[in-house]
Amino acid sequence: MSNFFRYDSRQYAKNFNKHAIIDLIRFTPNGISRIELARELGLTRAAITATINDLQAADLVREVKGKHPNGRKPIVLEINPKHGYVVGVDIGATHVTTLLANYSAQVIDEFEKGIDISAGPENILDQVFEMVGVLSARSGVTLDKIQAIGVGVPGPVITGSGMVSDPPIMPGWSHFPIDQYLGTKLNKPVNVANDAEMGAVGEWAYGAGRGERNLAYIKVGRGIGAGLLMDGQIYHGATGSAGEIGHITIEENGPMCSCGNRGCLEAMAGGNAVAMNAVNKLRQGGRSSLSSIKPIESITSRNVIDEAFRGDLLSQQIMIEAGYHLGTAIAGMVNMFNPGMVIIGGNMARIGDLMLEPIRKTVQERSLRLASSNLRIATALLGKRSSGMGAIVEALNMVIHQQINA
Amino acid sequence: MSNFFRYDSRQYAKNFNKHAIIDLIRFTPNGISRIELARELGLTRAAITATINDLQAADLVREVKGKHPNGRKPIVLEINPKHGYVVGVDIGATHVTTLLANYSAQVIDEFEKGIDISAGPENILDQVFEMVGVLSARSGVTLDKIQAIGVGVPGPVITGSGMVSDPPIMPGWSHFPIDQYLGTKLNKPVNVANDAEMGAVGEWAYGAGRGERNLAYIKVGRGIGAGLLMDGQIYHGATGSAGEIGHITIEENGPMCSCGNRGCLEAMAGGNAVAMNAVNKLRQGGRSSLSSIKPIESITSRNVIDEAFRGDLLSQQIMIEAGYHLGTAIAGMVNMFNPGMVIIGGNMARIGDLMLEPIRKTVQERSLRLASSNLRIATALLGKRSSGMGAIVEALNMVIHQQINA
DNA sequence: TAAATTATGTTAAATTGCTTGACAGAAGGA
DNA sequence: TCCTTCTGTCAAGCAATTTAACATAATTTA
Repeated sequence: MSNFFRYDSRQYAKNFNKHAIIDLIRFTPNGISRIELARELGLTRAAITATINDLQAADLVREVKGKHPNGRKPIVLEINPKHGYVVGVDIGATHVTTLLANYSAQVIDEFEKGIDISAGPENILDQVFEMVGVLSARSGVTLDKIQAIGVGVPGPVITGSGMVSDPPIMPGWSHFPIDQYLGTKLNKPVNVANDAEMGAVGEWAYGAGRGERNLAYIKVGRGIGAGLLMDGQIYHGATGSAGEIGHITIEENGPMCSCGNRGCLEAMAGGNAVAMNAVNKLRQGGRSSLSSIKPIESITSRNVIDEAFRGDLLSQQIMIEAGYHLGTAIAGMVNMFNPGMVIIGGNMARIGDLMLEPIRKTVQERSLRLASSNLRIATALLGKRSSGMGAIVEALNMVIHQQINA
Repeated sequence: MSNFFRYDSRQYAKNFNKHAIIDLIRFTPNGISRIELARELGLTRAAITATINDLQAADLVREVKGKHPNGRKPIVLEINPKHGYVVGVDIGATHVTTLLANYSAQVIDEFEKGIDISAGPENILDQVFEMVGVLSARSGVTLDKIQAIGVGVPGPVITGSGMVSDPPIMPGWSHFPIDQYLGTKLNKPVNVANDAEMGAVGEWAYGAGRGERNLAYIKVGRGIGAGLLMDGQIYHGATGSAGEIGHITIEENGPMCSCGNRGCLEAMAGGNAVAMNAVNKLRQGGRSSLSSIKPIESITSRNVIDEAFRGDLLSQQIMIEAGYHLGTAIAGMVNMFNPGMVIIGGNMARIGDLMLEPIRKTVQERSLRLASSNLRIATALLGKRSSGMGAIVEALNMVIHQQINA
């Protein structure tokens, strides 16, 4: 009985069931038969047959073999992967990842490149444009077969605008029309969303959060942000800044944060905080394999994560402390949102259980039983691809639903 | 183009537009004409005419006079208030309020009674049953004309169950089937929801939050809870405990809370915290009109609020401090939720601007600009009736939409 | 091996909700 | 008074669904 999307009733009122049917096909692992579609959506088999005929005529859906006990075997339907291609882009502070995928969201090719996001939107987006060209050339998928682009960016996206507003780690990008600039260059529709939101979508569609209608994806890196999926839909908030968990106050009189306040989560558990913590602990005479790095001011969070991996106790201690602070913020989020699942992603999630354990412990302690007892906390299944996969899903959403309304 | 509800596509897929039409009629102040309905919903005038004919045949809608410049005057439609009646119940820790309303949600009669919620569900619900009888007798609205009951309770309601789970201030109520017990006694459908959620609905429908698709209603009393309206719908969360803002950590090593943790919002700004604060300040030699109360341990938050109203500086100072702590929690909520409006309700909101100012200031300081710059913060327009009105709205939702699907 | 059983998928007629396009009704202004 | 402007209604047609009968494909049983 569950629905995948709760459509905006204005946008999708037209062929409501057709949209619901194609999404159920898209997001059911291993496909779905006509009769299951009928059951899930409360429609008759006849209605499904008619709709599927349309979708097959449009070449969007194809039949594959299926199995069943007793009686006639159902014909399993799936998206026709050869219908076309999309690109998912994940823009981070230091890297851009572009993924080329077919209509089944299967990744055909991947291309990652180091950047400095402060080079500004034109510079970075021109590079993205070139990367799409490289993907096309390498894979033999000509540009005209690529139908849409999804882009995740590390800042708050103003709802429906394709622009970010005052992003702390994207200097020079505020109010730049990302979707228009890239869309004009590529002559394709572009969907821009926050990277944590994209991560939530990716993990929901093909990762750890499959089937979960209420989930939060926490991206822990230099910045800390959350993408919220509520009742099966991304929740953007009134202006588009929902999920900005990085600047929640953990300690009213805690350390200064780059945003000007004190005791923000990011100032206590973000990448810079982790690095500074390491420097401070070494200065106080702490023993660690990190001390081989000179000067110690150049230590980054990446170093700490790597050394924690290799068993360095001081580095592990730092990550555990960060985990506790994260846990406090997540506990607050769990009390407010009551998600069914929390997925930890981003760079610092590489460390896995070392950080997950203090998070779980703190959340268990600091949040309501009704909320915490049915809560799953896990690391991202798609790893560093979460946001890129979400961008693919959003790109496919655009082109597939637009074809149905045509 | 705005929609009032984003219906659960399963529940309301049947007569989608009919449901949307009646809600637009219900929640548009002073009614709405056919052509406006057509414009708002993207339908033709002819389609609206047909649907309204059905609704008039069912006696749900009636025509009233309207005005317009140039051309034919539109016929304004409104809910037929005489179609029937519902009761809204607001159960608090120390009081129960029952409201009798017609189909237009106009309150016909009101009955408030002091209770002790720890007397347990049978005792309290039996009293509610009697109160409904009194309302019926006093107003002359016979019980058979009362079609449904909405109930707000001060604890987390398990989604779709009509039961609360481990409510801190409702001892003995956990997992008691409130809807069944009351529904059987009254032989009417009963809708149970959290009181803050009901407050959000009430303020959205007929209070300070009209037309706002994303709002948070904060109920500040002995406990502190929030009701969240997101994209025009109540958000319950995975298990029903969304909005439980009272036990969010404000200060990792703050004072003990009744929940066993330290530094919870409720332990720093709730009713008991305000009272304890007053006692402590008096013991330390503070001057205040509160010192006339003997013994000073018997001072309640109500006393502090009353004295703050009368101009007592120490009491005002305590309320202002509580406002700052509340502001910290609300700032975190604003960062996560990004609502368009925050409405402060509950007992402690009586004090108005005295508390609103520190809240506004803290939220402005501690939340993201994109979120805070478009945010309105106000006190509840319906006062202590917010939750009761929400219960009326929910009761009407049940009976009206059930008639449309029939 | 054939017949019975069970389940999925298809078809045609009827129904429903909506659009199209023409028209009727009700107000104000030239 | 007629014209203009706007709201509301009507009838025909269309598209999405349901109903109910039937066709098809597999397994189980006789």
